[in-house]
Amino acid sequence: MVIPKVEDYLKTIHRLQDRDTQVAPSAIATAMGVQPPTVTAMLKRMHDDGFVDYERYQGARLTTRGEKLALETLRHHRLLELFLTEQLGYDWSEVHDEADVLEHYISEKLEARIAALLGFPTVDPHGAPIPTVDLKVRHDAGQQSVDQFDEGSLVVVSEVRDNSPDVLDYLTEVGVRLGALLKVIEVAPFGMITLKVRETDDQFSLPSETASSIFVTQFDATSTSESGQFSEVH
Amino acid sequence: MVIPKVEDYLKTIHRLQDRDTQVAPSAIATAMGVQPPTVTAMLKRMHDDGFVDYERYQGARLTTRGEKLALETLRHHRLLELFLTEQLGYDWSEVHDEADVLEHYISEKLEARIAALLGFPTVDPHGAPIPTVDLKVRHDAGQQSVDQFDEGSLVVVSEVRDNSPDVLDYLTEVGVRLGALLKVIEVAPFGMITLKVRETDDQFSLPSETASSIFVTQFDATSTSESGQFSEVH
DNA sequence: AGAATGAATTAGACACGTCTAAAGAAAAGG
DNA sequence: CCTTTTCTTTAGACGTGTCTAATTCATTCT
Repeated sequence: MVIPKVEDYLKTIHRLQDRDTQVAPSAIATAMGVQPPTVTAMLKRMHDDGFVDYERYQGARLTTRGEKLALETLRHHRLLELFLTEQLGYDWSEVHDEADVLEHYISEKLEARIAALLGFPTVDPHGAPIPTVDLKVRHDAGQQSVDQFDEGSLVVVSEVRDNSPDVLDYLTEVGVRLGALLKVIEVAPFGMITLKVRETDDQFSLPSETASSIFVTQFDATSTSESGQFSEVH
Repeated sequence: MVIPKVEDYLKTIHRLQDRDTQVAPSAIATAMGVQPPTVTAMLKRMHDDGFVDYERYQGARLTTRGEKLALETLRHHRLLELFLTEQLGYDWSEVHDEADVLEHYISEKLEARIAALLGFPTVDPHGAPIPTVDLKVRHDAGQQSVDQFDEGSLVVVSEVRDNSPDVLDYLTEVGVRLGALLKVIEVAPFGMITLKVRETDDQFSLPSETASSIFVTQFDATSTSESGQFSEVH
């Protein structure tokens, strides 16, 4: 009933709840930017409202109901991000904060209109899957973060899991966008990775922390890719 | 700092504050659907925050700061209404509630993008003026509510000040939309007015309460109207 | 196992926005 | 002008969401 705040907590728990582990209150507190007692209080109420399984000192886990609301919110978020880029001229670095607010306030009707206008899209501007209207999420099984590849690998950018405008602007500047073809030049042991963008021949380095948020698939010249201009391999 | 609720109160006070009269707390309470003590408490805080002039038992009046925020919110509201009709396929009867929520949450950047996409519009889907980016409101001096006209008058619909979806749907059904040409058939003394829509020849009656929310201008065949199909007078 | 450490919870507070019940001020009516 | 009515305010409460300080629980280390 408290919609916006509860949705934020549910989104956070959903994100932290990789597989069926219990999520620690401290992790939620850090992710939400609040103090631990605030989390305890919220978990109690969300448990009373049936959004999470929670017993003291046992951490929290989404119920079916909680997961449903988390995914509904995530669908709103990603549809809005795409809407802002496609229809309002936003850059992918600008959409997160705006969508993070609006996701709580658009009606189901508006959600449906936006989805229809965009042609029932499946991925947002960062390459993340948009939950379907019945809240299924299709994970891209083939992708891995770019730091998992060997030097010399040729890869295609499929998703960037970083909301920081600065990082996204930097990536845009060096030519890293969805569908871009990258070559892994060097993977240094001290946490630095050097990449080259095929299109521009720009070469640049990233801390592996950032590289781990760039997801790619092995380049396959025979695959049906829209990046036709990259099909001649270096 | 409390943005959404304060904006709602400021919008209400702005609407009630016809000319420079003090607005009575009871009027605000009725309009906002809350109890009088709630209004007293809010007025105190809004006064402390500089949004209204308020002293006990004296009613409230917007300060320059309060009016600015009210008009900013009104601009958001009307831009959103137009955006929803123009871009998302909403009907004029559907936009009010959605805009009433979203108006509090769109950023200045999004406001600007929407305004640009719509070509810097001056009126919303109900014909109400959209405050400009520097928050000036151009009132249509020529318009009057349709119940002010004599029988036989030929008028053009310029604004409908009613948010009820039922009323708006009914008006759509009988052909009353912005720019429609109406003839005043009968003004009954017991509060009923009968109109005929020029385009469809549909004739219908309205309680004068509803008629008083339909604003029109005297039809002038020489005026630069887009309703060219109505130029042959009955 | 007992002690130290760290995480989680309880206790108590506060601002917001709302309520009901009661008291006080202003306006209207005789 | 005094009384009655109506409007407004005060008093006290509650749920939400947050905090700090203190306590309790769980875990880890010697």
